[in-house]
Amino acid sequence: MLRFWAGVKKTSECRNRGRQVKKPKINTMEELSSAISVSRPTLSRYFQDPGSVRSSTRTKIETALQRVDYVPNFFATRMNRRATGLIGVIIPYLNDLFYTSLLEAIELAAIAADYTVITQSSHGDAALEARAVEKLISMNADGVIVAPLGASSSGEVMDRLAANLPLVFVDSRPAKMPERADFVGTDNRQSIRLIAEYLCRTGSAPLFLRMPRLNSNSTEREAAYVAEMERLGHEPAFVEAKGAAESWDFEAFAYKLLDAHFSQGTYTTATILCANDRLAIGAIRAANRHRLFQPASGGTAKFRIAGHDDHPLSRYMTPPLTTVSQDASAIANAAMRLLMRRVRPTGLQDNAAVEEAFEATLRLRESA
Amino acid sequence: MLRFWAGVKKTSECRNRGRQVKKPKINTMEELSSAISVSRPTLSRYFQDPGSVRSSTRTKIETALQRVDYVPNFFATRMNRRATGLIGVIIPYLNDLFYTSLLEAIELAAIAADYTVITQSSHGDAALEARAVEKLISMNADGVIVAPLGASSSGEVMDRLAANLPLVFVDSRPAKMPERADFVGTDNRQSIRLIAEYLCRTGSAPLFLRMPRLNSNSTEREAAYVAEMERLGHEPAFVEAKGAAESWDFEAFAYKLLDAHFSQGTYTTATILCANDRLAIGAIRAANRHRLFQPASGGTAKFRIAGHDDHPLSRYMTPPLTTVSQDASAIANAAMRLLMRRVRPTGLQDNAAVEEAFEATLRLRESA
DNA sequence: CCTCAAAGTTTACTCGCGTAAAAATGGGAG
DNA sequence: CTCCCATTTTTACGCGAGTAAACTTTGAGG
Repeated sequence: MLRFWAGVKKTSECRNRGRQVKKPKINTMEELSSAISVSRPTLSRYFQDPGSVRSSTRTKIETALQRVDYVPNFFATRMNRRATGLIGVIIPYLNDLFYTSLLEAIELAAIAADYTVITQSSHGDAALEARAVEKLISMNADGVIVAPLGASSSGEVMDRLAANLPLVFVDSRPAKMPERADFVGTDNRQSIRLIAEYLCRTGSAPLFLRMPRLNSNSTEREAAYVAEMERLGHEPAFVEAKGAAESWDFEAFAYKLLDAHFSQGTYTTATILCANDRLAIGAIRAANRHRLFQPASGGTAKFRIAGHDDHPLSRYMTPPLTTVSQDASAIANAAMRLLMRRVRPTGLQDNAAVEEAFEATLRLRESA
Repeated sequence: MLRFWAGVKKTSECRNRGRQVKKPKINTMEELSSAISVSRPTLSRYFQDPGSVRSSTRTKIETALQRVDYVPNFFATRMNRRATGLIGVIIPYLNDLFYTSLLEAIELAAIAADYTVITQSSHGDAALEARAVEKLISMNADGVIVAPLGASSSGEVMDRLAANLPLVFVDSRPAKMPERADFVGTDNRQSIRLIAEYLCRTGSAPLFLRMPRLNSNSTEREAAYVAEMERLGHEPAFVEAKGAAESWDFEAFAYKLLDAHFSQGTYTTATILCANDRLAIGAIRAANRHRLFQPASGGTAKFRIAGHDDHPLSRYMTPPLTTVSQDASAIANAAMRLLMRRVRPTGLQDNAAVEEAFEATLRLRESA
């Protein structure tokens, strides 16, 4: 599959592939060495740390580099080092601004720490997630940050990953938490309590709209909702969702479900707490289609919706979504910090698994 | 920076890092070879194509692989091959569902073609974009797909990239198009004509809300708007945007700008065509804040908004956004196809640069 | 049981660079 | 103008595989 040009010799000329380059192309450090008369070991040291060579030779090298086209081969340089300088990141789904926010924060932290991030998306498929794991193991990454698919993730796959590389889970826990793997996410108990308590205090007790996939956030938030309702002396209640198709298209899931309910006149004056903002976005659309946010006649509307996450577009909904904000940046930084801890072990090897949960903050807007 | 554990020898034991693994860890193909008594060259061929060895030895290898923990080293395998099997992708910004849609389509196409995708985000910063280019060159990727930042991209950087690797631009053109680089995107002339003609036919002629960054889409769509207005005999007009902060936070840009205008009573009964859907999302929020979509008294509302791209969340806006849909999947597949063409050159070397523009389709919803 | 071709094994070299050790160089302090 | 230490150069080997060539084994057909 990867074998093209079967009979072509791999000469320097061939590598240029006939392109016109202004600067002469140099392919190896050996060639560079003889071209600018600096020994290869010295060049090697220069590229790893320009400060490790005398300033006179440094300028000698650098002026030469401006006249030729040379970049050290990424693979060859990493192969022989103790650390590859790679951080693998696996996220379940690309078209989700919460995950991309997390990913962006991780990338910025990695860039600051001089690491290269290798991002792999599971595309909502456990097989692709397993494939991504294999790839990162084969690349011998220094560490891996995984936002797991959840229930559909294979426990064996994550065990294998944890056995081979330092591993930190973010956002949600895998079906079975491997030993020696850390976790950092949001304190769902606290975040749900925050929003549920607010909703109960300012209006009718909320119904809960669950997430399709039963990952750890789904079950944790549901449990937190039940606990908080009972604490406040209300009966927990869930939006009926029998036979609903479960996919990563959360907005469509919530929209279809609630549109059907509203068409039958159910939940039209309810308060609905959605397990995440993407659900809430679909729910808001359904509610607006049935004009539920518009007060019947002069009075204030009774219908309310709240979310969870503070998705980047939540504030642009109509009405703007009241929600609780996850601190994606804090989660990302904590994940990087925990990874660093395992990558370069301190004297006292405290390899015990760590769990960090960040508190969410209330974002009061107009939807509730 | 990458040198930890300075004095630790790199033994097999060390690599396991003291983790408990059920299966014995095997680090090299050499070890595997002697462990299961199959020669290393045969193993090498097996891992590149399991079908290339006799079925009896294949099962022999595969049963052995289930008893040990071994994965071929990614870097070592690629180093000596003619092709690395890597496709680099650079996108300007992660928190944008249009780009993630594109990225997802590219990844799925790459997976189908058995390539590994290396994704790099520019994070809206030309320096980071240049850094990403260097990284992909150093990894000797088989090809690169770039959605450029636009005006702030350095021409030299892209020239360097095009000189070193097969290159296809998607979505928008760089400030200066390098030779021998292909382009695939949407036919802005056609897409803008489609939506503008529709708007003129069904109501007042649209004002145009430009994108902050002046990448090629910005200028092309603006020009297309002007051309279409003139063709239809209308005066082109733009939403005033003096002194507006230019960033990748399109929704905030549009929201602030239009909220200010609406507060002054301008544009309150206009038709606004936004250069992309993210702008439209911010614009809709501003319009709703001023209740512009609600008819004054019994009559139908005159205010209208339209977008461009068919962002995944456009249909969930209130009102749902009327827009034109870019075919992200078609663009991604075309980009992969053009790349393949250069990766494995056909007999007749038609290296001429290609430009492909896909037509957009109208998505009529309720906002216009 | 023999024959031939397909498949596997041996052996050896390559890729591009990290790295260690010994020898050579070079520049500043005295 | 020496002496010495910091750098650099030489030399050589290793990383984990790809790959080529020559030789040996295997297995189906006659």
